Amino acid sequence: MSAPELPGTYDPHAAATKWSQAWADAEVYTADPNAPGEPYSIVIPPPNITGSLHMGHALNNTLQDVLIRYKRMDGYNAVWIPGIDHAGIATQWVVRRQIEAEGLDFREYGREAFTKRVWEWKGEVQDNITNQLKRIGVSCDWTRQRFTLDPELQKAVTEHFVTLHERGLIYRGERLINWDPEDQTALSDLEVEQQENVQGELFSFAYTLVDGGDTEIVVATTRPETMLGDTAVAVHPEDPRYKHLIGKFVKHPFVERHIPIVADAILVDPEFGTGCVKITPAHDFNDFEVGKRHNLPMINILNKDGTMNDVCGEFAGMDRFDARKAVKAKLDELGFVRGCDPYMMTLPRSQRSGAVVEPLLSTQWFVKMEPIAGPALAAVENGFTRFVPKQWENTYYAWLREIRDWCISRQLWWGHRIPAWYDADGNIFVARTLEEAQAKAGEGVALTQEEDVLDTWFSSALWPFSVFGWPDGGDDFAKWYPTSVLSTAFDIIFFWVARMMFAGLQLTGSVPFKDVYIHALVRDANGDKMSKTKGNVINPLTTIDEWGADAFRFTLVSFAAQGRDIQWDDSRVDNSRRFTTKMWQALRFTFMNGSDWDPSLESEEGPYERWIRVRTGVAVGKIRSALDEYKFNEAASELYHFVWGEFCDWYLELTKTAFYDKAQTEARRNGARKALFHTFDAIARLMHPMMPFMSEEIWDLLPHTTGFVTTAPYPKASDFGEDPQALDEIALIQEIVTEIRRIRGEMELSYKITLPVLIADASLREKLAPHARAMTELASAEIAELTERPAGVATFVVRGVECIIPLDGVVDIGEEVARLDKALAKLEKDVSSLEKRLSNKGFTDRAPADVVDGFREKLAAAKLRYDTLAASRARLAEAL
RNA sequence: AGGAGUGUAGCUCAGUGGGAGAGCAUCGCCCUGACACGGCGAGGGUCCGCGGUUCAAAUCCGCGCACUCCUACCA
Repeated sequence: MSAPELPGTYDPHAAATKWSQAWADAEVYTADPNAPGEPYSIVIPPPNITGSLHMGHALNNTLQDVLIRYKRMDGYNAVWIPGIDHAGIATQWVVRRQIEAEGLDFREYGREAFTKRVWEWKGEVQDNITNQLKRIGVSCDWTRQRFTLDPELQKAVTEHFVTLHERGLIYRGERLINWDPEDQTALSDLEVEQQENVQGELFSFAYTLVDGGDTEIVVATTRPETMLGDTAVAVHPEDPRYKHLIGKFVKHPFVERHIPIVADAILVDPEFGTGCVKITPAHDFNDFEVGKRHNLPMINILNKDGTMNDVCGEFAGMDRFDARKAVKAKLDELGFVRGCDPYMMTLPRSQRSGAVVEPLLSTQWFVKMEPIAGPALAAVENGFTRFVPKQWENTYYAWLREIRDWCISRQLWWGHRIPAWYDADGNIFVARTLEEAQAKAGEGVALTQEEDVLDTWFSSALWPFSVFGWPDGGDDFAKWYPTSVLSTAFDIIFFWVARMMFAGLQLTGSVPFKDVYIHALVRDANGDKMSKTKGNVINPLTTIDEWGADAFRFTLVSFAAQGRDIQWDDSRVDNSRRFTTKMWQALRFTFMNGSDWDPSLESEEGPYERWIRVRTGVAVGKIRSALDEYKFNEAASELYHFVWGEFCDWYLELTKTAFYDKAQTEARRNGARKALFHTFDAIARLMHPMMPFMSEEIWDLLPHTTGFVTTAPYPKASDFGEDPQALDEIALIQEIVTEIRRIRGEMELSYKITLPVLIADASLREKLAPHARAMTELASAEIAELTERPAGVATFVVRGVECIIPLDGVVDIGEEVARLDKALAKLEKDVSSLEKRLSNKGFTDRAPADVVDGFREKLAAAKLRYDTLAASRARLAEAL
């Protein structure tokens, strides 16, 4: 072959463009359910169509890509389904803000025009997200891309709803729900976030008894306006202060209403405040329960937009926060105020709009959770689905064990319309289609469809099977469901993972995935969570532009240790880039010395070649087992240390003994060339899941490879054989070279001076004899027989044998004595600690024999080394 | 209130029972024919604290301290 002119550095951007296109053209990631191989499937956690991808997405998708590329190369029939989520409430909020920014009124804009506009927005965002994913280098099967509002997926959602309804697991009812007055929709419990440590106030006022003269009962609240909906005052049944008042009534100061004093031991803590609690059943979750226990009227005081409604008399029409002030003023005016204290509280806010959420009595659709939570719990308990890292199981369990019914209806315009129809009398017909509903209602009955849409997660829950064609089935579904692993962030274990489990078990009878890998949170360089409001978000594309996709991915993979957050650090990316540069330089070296190589040339495999071959096999084994256990960082670390620490630092240097020694045969040189190319072959495959573009570029350049590395088999440790003798032989070279280098470093001896290394021991000299050239290349040293001991020498010990370097006139003998003293002090400590350990009878009796033997050997070696160096030091000291 | 995680070199982090590791930073020497985005060496740590189990603890157990986070409650 002709020598390729390798540029001085690797160009990650050119490679990314080139290979993305080549892979797309060759359709290498288009899966075929009928192709051979065990199934391996991943569904992407569909990003919301609310904007662009952040670092968490980049991490998650890189890790999924590592897995899918690894398995694809390893012979599995692998598919990775990409797609996006319509993200009902989040998207509606984003697009609504756009409309309002144009000075338009959202409600007047209208549902139809709005929906049309969101579809346009969806197109834009989808392109953006797809582009970002491609820049990261993901190997999704784009022909199978899905969107949660695709017709097939709508069908799945309808089937989900109808099936659960038929099983009595979905019902419609009036309950207290979380209401977002800004978005004017119901929310599930999970969509409400608690804002902690809000400085509020605890406001106290008095209710006077109807027939008690001026007897009063003092209650306190953080939401004074809710007193307009009070229908009771509760006290503890055993509280001596109020026991006699139970059953009596107090007078509402503003509205013509008499309010009973009830006894409730569950709610009331007599120690807290006055021991009296105002009860607003329609606007407080605890009060709602009290109301049910005591049959209290439930008075709704709020309009949907958060203003006070008609029952509030003079306060009607006011916003709730204005009404709060007005109610306080009025109570003050009437002389009922009994105090106002600062109070730290938590405030429930809508996850999306940020509005303060109000508990509101409302008719909504619910999923009955208790019957479906059980199987989902059992599936993990019994190991059908496994969490990695395992501790996340607890999070999953804890939530499921205290599950409450799930409010799934949303008063939004963007989402899956609920498949329920009403006739004029309000009868409900749940059906897959209008026709089916009509058939149920009877011919000629006028039906109107439910206006509400479903909670987005009600559809996302189907993702692992709806993307494969459920409920219609088909080859994809048969081949790839259930999926192999779901990779996601811990914060959506409840929202999504648990709900996919419910849905999978209910609808397909199977868990949706075998493993759930929970990845880390990416924080900024200061350890803070990245967020738009803080402005510390790092755009993955900016990072890729700066460092290249391969280095970016390698960094994420290196960071991905289980059970720990990632604190972003640019220096780590820089290090990854240096790693790619290092590999590139090694490749250049290979071509400089091996461009004429041809696989058919006769070649001889020497000990260095055998060594790197076996070491490659060891690295392969470690990287494979790391990937198998989702220990991504270990896989990256092994690759790094093998490539840099063994291949570049040692093997490359050793090949110089073939290339730069004119006495060597061509067969020997070809052996080195072959080993270089074949090691690069293995490296390209090993690194491919982590660094797809660079590995493909390397693969393409290698003279003996064909096709794409992305479809080449992943290396197996067994392909590289074993050779303990070569390992030992090279280990000896490494030991002696390191010793010589240390002395050179400490004595500041230039490499331009060849150092004689004198050894009396014939056996060691014999072992080193074949490696004379290696001594020159690696240590600039020459081994010779020690016949006469010079006066000034530096001494070191290899395998218990004394080696000396004559330093007469080069270095001050005092310096060497000092150096030896330091070494001896260290050895002395070693020896005494080892002796102490071995003299402990408990240790020698109880520890495993191989461990004890290991320490005995260490002690013997340390002693020998000590004695040898001590003798040498003594001789030197005499010469001083 | 309950639960989880974290605490190891100046910094960012590996390391789940057998003499403490990597990268960056620091300090020497070296632009040696792949690479100065590099090479060769060096220094640097009561592994948060205290107890316990064990022949042996960074690692297992208990208590405590500090920082994160999750869930629940909050008249």
